[in-house]
Amino acid sequence: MKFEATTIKDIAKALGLSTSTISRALRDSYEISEETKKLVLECAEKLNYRPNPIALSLKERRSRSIGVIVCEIANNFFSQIINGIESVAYERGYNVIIAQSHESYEREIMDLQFLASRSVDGLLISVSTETNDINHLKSLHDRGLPIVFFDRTLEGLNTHSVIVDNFNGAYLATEHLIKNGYKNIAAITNSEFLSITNERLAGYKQALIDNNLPVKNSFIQHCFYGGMVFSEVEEAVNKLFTQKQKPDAIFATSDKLSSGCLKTLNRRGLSIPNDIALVGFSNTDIAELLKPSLTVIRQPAYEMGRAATDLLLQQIESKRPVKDFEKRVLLPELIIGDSSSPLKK
Amino acid sequence: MKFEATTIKDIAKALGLSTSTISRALRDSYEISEETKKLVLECAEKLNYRPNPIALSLKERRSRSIGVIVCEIANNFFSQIINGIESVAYERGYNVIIAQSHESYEREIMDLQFLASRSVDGLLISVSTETNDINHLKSLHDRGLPIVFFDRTLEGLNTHSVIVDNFNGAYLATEHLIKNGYKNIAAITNSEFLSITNERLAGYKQALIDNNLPVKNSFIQHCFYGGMVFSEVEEAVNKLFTQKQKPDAIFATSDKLSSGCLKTLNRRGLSIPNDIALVGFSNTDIAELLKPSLTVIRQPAYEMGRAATDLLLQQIESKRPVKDFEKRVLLPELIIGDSSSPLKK
DNA sequence: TTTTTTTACGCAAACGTTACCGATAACGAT
DNA sequence: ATCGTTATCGGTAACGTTTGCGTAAAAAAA
Repeated sequence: MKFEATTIKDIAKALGLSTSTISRALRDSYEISEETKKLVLECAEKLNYRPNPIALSLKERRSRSIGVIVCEIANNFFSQIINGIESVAYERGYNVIIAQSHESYEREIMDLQFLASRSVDGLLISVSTETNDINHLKSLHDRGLPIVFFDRTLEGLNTHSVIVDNFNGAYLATEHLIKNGYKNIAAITNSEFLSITNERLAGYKQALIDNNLPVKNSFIQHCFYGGMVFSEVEEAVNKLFTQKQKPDAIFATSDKLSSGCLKTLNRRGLSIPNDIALVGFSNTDIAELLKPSLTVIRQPAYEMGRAATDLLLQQIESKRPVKDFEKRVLLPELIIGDSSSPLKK
Repeated sequence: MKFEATTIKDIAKALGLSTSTISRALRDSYEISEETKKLVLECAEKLNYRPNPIALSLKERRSRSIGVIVCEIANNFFSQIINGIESVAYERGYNVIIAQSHESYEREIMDLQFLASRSVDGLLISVSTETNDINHLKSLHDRGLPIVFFDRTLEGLNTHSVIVDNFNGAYLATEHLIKNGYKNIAAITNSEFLSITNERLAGYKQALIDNNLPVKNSFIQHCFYGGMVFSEVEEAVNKLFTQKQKPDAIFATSDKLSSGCLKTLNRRGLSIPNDIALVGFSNTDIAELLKPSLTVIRQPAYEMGRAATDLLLQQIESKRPVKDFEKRVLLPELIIGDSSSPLKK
């Protein structure tokens, strides 16, 4: 089952020239006569010559491919990011090799080894929920592998990163609820390991404080796997409702958590927003079609993918070692639906 | 910005042996003494040796990577498929390189060239909506590149393919509507070029015929870009409602068309299913949270990705040319929601 | 002891490409 | 006629790895 491509040698043989001449002719070198060039070009065309990228990679010691590690491909937010990544990579002639961590630290390490062993020129990573150290990344990074974080970052590594203004997004969401009359706003959020969790919680808390509302820890529920297991969300909601003071609104800090909350609340027969309001981080394109239409904080996922890839390729192609690392912050957007309509007394 | 990995030469130099000895020792060859092997293994471990996959690829003339072409990554159905593809590829040590056609024939050709020039060992493809010939695939296929079609197939190429039973899915959907009392069932569907379109339409028509209902061409609306542009869907719905006999139900044959229809109907202020019922092909995981909860035909996308990859790798790794090609057909599932509740007189 | 076999390793070519270093010829200048 | 230029091309090493062939030394057989 092989697939014999024509090589530079075939052209050389066909024309009775040497391989070096062919190589130079194809690269339009000044030391090759115009006639020879034309001859070579024609022959290459005829034999349908395509340079072998693997041989080039071996020679140039670069693969022109970048690795991407995300927790899950089949997730609106991440697939939109990958779309952005692919678009930039395609424009610049790079491969995108994708691996999933499934929110597992162990799997993330294996992905990393796999991608490194495939000699990618650089890495884009949004760490798993279980990841709380940088040891696995550090060794590769120290040996010169360019790495760019997106969405979820880690401290301690000198790299570019692209995130959304999570603080601001959460602040917007919480403030919106407060302005609409809600006073007992609970938060259902991800693992406390994740950078995004703390940034979003900080925004949530600040909005409460700025509006003279108390921050209650019992109103903050963490879902370690971010709603990947539905029961997790169900439990979190249950815990909120078994308290003396029940919340009148929920702020869910991720896509899966938002839909999980909605499902749980629907199943409990609660009317949204009459019984309880809901605002969530979400990148689904059908938020407005939900029952009720969901107020969401939407992240510029596509742009995030583009920005991260741009930074990575910039670093890969830079002649001299990059010393100044950039933290690019994108702005999320509040899209108002019916799930957070003004509270009726 | 390079990244100096240790090679077999470094080990050879460190141990005062030849590269061939190292190579053989690492591959546990019988012609290397146990002591030397141990020495080499230890040294390799110490220097953190990893075989260079590019050099191997050049030697073995295989890249251990497969190409995937889909129209759009950021689409539930396709991202679930890619999830399946990645899972099998990862298990078997292959890279997955992804390219998007954005439903453009021209772009599909460029993707194809790109992937071929990156010397993938095989190709998984779901053709674009604009694609209605196999010329671009044929030359590669003839030169020995294994290709497996999934979801959307083309005639004329001797390959494996994995599809869902589109006829059956559409039949189920239509029959379900008929059983619930609907008699004027319209279909909003994709480009007539696509295999899935015709298969699904055939199922729709057969269900009508089997239940003694007329098949009306005016009730069949094609959306060339499958709902990628919203206005397309809006127009299609408009056309249905400007007819003398208006439909009492709509069958939408894709994910984007379903949500597009729902959006259009909502905007028109129509009540579903009272004014008009809706059933759609969709792989969203929040169909039950929609307003109203959507009756859908769900395709086993993850399994489709797995099956297609399995067939492809099987062919890639086969010693002798594969002659028997398989058409694997997976079964879709009808998930009943409120958007098609029994018609009240 | 001599011959044969076995063991254990090195040499060099090959995969496809590029780039350094020469080589050859034509040509004008000296 | 000799030399230096210039133009145009070839030889070969190198990227990292595997592998067929060769061979020295050691072991076994004669």
